[in-house]
Amino acid sequence: MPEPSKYIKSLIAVDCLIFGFENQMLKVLLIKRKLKPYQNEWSLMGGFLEGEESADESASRVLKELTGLDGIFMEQIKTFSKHNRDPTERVISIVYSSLIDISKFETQLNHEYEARWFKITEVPDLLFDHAEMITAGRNHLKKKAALQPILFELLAEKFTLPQIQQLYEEVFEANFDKRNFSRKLLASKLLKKLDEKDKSSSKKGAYYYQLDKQTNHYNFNILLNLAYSSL
Amino acid sequence: MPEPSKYIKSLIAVDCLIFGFENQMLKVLLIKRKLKPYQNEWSLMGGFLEGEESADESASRVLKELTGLDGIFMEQIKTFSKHNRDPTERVISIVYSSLIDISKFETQLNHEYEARWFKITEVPDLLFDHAEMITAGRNHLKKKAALQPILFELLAEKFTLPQIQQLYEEVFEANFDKRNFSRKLLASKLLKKLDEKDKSSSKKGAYYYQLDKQTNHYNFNILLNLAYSSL
DNA sequence: TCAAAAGTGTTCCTACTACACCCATGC
DNA sequence: GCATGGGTGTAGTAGGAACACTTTTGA
Repeated sequence: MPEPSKYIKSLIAVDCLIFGFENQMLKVLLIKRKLKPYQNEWSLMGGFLEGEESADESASRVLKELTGLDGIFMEQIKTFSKHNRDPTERVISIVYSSLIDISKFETQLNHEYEARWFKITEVPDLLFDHAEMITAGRNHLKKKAALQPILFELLAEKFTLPQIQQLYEEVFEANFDKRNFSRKLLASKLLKKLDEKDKSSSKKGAYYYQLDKQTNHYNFNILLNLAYSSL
Repeated sequence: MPEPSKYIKSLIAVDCLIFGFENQMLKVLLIKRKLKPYQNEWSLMGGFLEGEESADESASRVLKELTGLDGIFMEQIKTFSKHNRDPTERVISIVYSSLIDISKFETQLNHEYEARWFKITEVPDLLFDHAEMITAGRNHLKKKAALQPILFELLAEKFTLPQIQQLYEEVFEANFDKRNFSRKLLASKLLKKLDEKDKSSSKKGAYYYQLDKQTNHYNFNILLNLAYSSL
């Protein structure tokens, strides 16, 4: 097709916002950019669309390249398109958000990349508009998590009630009463109590729970009101 | 910059999903495509990014071109990127959703385009992946409308309670009890009752209301539970 | 025995649900 | 005077919010 066109053609990037939860803190995974210019600036893990890839496919590839992980919960968040967002060349970036269980990740990390987890509250200055991307992803996560039980993606298979509560408190930037929280969560019928206890964070130990795969008609509006005020 | 690159460059389209509400029905505005091939297929109103436009700017321009309207509520919904979504050329499309007051629109319509409102339930076969775009936009609208009072964008400045209720019922595909509905809505402190009545749809007439601009701390969770079951 | 975190129950009150009748008007 | 759609009130109940003490155990 001839191109006497006023329409622009642009590189298409995907940037992956990768959330994790560790030591009671919500974290994001950042890498140090290898390309010049802007070498060594912290940024989201990203890449460009290749060949016949869709953005979804591209994002999965990029995520796998860094973390070695497949089949991760991933969702398109927003597309960034200011003409000079990347000063070197026009690039449109489609941002994805994924939630990973940090413990799975550690073992498979690709060490070609200098990757580091940052507390969400202590993110350094970032490349281009990546800070804005994190803000967008975080807001998205709040809304999503208020409606659906996705935060479990951030936890290991077994987890304790205090852990989940910490996670919700981090995500919603709020504090919940533990009696009300556990009552509501258990009322959702999503969890199965195990016999085992986690003694790593207290002497008494906290019971492990896991997602009950049987449950198909859970009551999740249960967490909605809880979270509503921070949306 | 030299391009021995495996990375693709692509045209960037914006497609505008335009919602309206008329005769108690939720509608979308579609146009007949003028370009060949696929001439005369129904599609969303769209365009390509030009020059230094961001996608937001481009979408506003496209919307204005068709409807003549400025300053309309518009929001980015999702980006579509399958490599063959447009069989003629690789095009990434960023979809926007906007809510317009049909009555304002009618007077300003650009008649270069063959545009028509379709009931949301009676959308014809559409170009490319535009049907999927409508689905995505509609789901987005539900979620958004459950959390924020945006549906008023679809109504004229003055509207009646029965009208709003119809609108909510259309959007959420649910029926609400009118006593409960009006109680909740009025409790939100969003509305100001006018002295005037709309007699167009009943003999008794229904009072007009309008948004009360004074209200800055409204209670909108009020509509959340109402809508929750259909999210 | 003490410190630290886990676990649990009750009361109050708000707010949701369900439901039915009267009102105003044009014809 | 009747048909049509608009407007309103109540009783029962479920569930949210606020609140404090006991339990377990390792050091």
